[in-house]
Amino acid sequence: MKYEAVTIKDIAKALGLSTSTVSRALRDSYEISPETKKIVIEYAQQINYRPNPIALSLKEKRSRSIGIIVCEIANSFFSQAINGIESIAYDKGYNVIIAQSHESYEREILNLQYLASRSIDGLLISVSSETENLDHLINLHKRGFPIVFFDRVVEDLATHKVGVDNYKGAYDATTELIKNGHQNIAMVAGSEFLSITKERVAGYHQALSDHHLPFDANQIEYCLHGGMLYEEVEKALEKLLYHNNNKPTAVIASADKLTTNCLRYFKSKNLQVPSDIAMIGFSNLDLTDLLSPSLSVIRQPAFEIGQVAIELLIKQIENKRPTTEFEKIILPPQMIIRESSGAKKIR
Amino acid sequence: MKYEAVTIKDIAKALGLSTSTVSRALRDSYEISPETKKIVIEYAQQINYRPNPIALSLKEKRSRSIGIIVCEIANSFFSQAINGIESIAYDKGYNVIIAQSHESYEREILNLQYLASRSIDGLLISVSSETENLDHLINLHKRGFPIVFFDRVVEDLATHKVGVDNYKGAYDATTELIKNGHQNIAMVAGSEFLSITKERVAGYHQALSDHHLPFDANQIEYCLHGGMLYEEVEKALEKLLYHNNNKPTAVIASADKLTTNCLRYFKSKNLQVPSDIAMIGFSNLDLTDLLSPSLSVIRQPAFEIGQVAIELLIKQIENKRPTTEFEKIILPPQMIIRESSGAKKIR
DNA sequence: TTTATTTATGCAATCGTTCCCGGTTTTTAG
DNA sequence: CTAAAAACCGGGAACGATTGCATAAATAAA
Repeated sequence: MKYEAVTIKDIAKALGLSTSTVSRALRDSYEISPETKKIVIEYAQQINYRPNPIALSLKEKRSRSIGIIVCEIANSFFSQAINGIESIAYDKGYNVIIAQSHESYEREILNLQYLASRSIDGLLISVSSETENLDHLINLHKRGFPIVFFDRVVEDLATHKVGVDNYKGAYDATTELIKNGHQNIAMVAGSEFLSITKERVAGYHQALSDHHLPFDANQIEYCLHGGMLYEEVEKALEKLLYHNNNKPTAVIASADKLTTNCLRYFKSKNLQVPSDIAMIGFSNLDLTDLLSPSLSVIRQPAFEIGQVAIELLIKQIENKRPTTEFEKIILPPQMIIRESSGAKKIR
Repeated sequence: MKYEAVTIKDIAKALGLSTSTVSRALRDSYEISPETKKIVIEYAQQINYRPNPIALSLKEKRSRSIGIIVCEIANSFFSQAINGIESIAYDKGYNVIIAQSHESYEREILNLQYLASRSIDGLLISVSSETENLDHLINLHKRGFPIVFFDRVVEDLATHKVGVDNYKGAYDATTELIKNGHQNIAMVAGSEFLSITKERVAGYHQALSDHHLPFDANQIEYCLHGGMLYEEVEKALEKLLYHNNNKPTAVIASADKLTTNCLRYFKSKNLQVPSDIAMIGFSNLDLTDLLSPSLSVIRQPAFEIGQVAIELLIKQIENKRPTTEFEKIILPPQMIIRESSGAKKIR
């Protein structure tokens, strides 16, 4: 189906003017007489003229669209972050093209190629949990292509980065569990490749140490797919709970999907939370208050992260000179204490 | 920042050929000798040439991007549907531009204008709950612009439509509650403007009638914002439970957000589900099994709806002749019976 | 009256790609 | 050996909009 739009030529022809005159009249140039302007603008309005953004893009060598790569949009953290991104992008006349990696390195590369071929002006990315090699991003970055990392940032690349204080989030969560009497606290962590995982593990570690509790590497299980697969989480918990010398009384889940899959496992094993096993999870679901027991969570300011990230990106895109100073913005996480992190069973 | 891409001209200049020859060589035209082709293609590969989609769009008068308007992407049904849309769109070389109406008629119109100005080739839309007047869509449609409705379809427009059998979903839910001994069943419905609401109410109505139960209009409360605002749901439930001659023992919530906000209300009032009040909700959350009691739901095949919708849209876009025959595809909902829809309290 | 200046408009190039229309050379057929 | 037919390649217009430059007319200054 053809959907013919009216162009500046149509206006020019209808009014017996040249296209340049029409163009200038519409852009309110001083070179055009008020009368001509009036005629052109009124006629344009009448036939509902809209400038063709594609023609403009070709001329200006920019598409006014930016790419987003996340693992999954059906994930509360990312959908909230995208909300934040969108809210700003629309205001500034950019549109966003969203691509999902589904936590696969291969698909991340495919997405990147696709987005690049769609001539985006910049990229917002939260890398997949499988991503270890960064050549695909480094290549673009070296050629001056604007990239901003959010949430899952990457240290080896000098770009803007926006994230949350993962160390503090995990530290606070661990401390809370310790305060409630837990001495054996396990962690179900995300992919080892991700810096956020490392930071969360470090926070957990430090909290234990600050409270004079021993750190046991066997109390941590990493999940490469970040909890996308239930089996992965199941395996991790089996190991932590049943193939472990000191069985934990509390668990920290370090990502949204990990959190829900931990709960799913506990339910399947008929383990009571928090009496059999207490837990705090990183989660941005807005349903955690409805669970029984209600879930204690570390919540990330997803919407704000998205907003800050897109603002940095647009600033960089619209900068005349190449950006040399990059910012790293760390937002505070929020701890919401509910029932699930309570005291352990009294024997 | 400038990010200079290599063009067909660069290749032509480097190889001492004309742009037309290079273009043809790359498109494997019969007019070009195998040797020339080989040289061009190899050189193009070497310098990593990518055709500029914007220039192509300008030439071909199509952008290979389609618009999506939904109320909210942070809604499991819609994020799953978008997943389905994306999975197909990417394969066929289209990208999607997502806009959110946040259930506001005004924003829906703004979004539409924005998308239209970004020269999309077609539109996938699930109208906002406030949308009563359809002029903005009718205008586009009359000019031959491809539009496909999904989920929240609109009857007064002859286009492709993809949705779920809402009537059956509500009928089944109601029947299940009746079978469990409930005689007073209320419904917390979405916006009265939406056809899906009407269909769900009709299914509910018919199920009552088929089981010789009286229909009482006071047992239905409509929520204009589809549950986006907690207060709206709170008010509806107050009315149903405390300002009603025959207090219901069960509730059907007819949308995702309504379902969760009903649960939130019951929790705040310390009402036990299902003993004080039973419930079944329309929901696509993949967490409903974890609630206590686990939630009985009517689940929509969101991913498939998205897939079917985008396939119809692309078919229409790529059709040479204007489409005259429009399809209406109705997928079956899935009822998952868990604990929340159980029997009422025995006095 | 003549020249300089302002005012208003048109021409043409540009962005990257495709494709119609020629043109030249080589091959094939008669 | 000549004419027709392939085979191969380049020039240039087109897509829609912007913009530097040229140009024309009208006005102001000398």
